[in-house]
Amino acid sequence: MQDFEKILENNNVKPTAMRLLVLQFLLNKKVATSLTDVENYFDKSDRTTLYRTLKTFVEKGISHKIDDGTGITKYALCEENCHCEIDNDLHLHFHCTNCNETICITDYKIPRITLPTGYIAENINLVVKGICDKCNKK
Amino acid sequence: MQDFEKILENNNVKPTAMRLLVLQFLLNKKVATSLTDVENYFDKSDRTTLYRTLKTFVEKGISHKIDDGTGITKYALCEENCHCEIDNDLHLHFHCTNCNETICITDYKIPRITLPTGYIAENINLVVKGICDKCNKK
DNA sequence: TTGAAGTATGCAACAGAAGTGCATTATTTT
DNA sequence: AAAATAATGCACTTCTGTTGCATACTTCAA
Ligand SMILES: [Mn+2]
Ligand SMILES: [Mn+2]
Ligand SMILES: [Zn+2]
Ligand SMILES: [Zn+2]
Repeated sequence: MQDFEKILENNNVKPTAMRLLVLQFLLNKKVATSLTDVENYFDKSDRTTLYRTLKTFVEKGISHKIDDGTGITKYALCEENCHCEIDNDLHLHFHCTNCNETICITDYKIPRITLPTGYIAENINLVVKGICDKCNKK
Repeated sequence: MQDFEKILENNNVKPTAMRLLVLQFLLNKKVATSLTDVENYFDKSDRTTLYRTLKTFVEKGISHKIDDGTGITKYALCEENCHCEIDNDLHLHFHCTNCNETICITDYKIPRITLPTGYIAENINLVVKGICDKCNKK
């Protein structure tokens, strides 16, 4: 059994052909991926299936959903041992306004946020927009 | 001349009837407001006009655009002396998953963000999701 | 004062993404 | 093999954001 087949089974997702392909695609990609990205890559397959595949991945903790402020939802595989928990797993996302790519900056965790009394934080989304290192070099 | 008429003129926006009404509406609201919110309030007026009014307000620095992760763009008036600058003016936004409202937490600025070498930050969007103080009390 | 230019508004239409319903197909279980 | 369960594919809808264009309103110079 392949590595990525295990990933699915460990997360209680049945490893269908399409799911394996999508997982592999996400694994190879270094940047966050939109439904349209996936759709364009697998032009034979149906948008709804891909949509539901990504949705399942998020629900089962295989990947996380990213709102980078472009209005287009992105997806990226979770790190090893990620539970998308507010104190340990949340990382910031960088969106490059030049190459239009969105990257998980997993090495830099989100700093501790202070809130006014009475507010309870359940989730934090931090997106930095600017120029990425690749575009910066050019 | 009214206060809000001055706000418009100070920002080089001609104070038309509709713009004054929208500005007043935003001033009275304590929470971030979507185009649809405005549209529902002024049900006589046209969606496009309101859309362009809000757009103009953002372009001229009267209000700022908020992406709270709901997929619906929100708007809120800028504070006095705000220039939406990355180091001074950016504040975090809180989205309550209970009452569904988004609030500017202007008293708590966004902490300093560290990025990997080569990345240039131009803008930062920080949204905390959870339970707001009002909903917490109930 | 009048006409031209510039600006704002209103209506219609479009684009793109997200999401739903339902029939069909595939897989698993009995 | 039949029944139950789950995944897929197609069509369609909803919603937000956006643009094009014709009309109305302002401004300003001749
Ligand atoms: Mn990420
Ligand atoms: Mn704000
Ligand atoms: Zn880039
Ligand atoms: Zn609330």
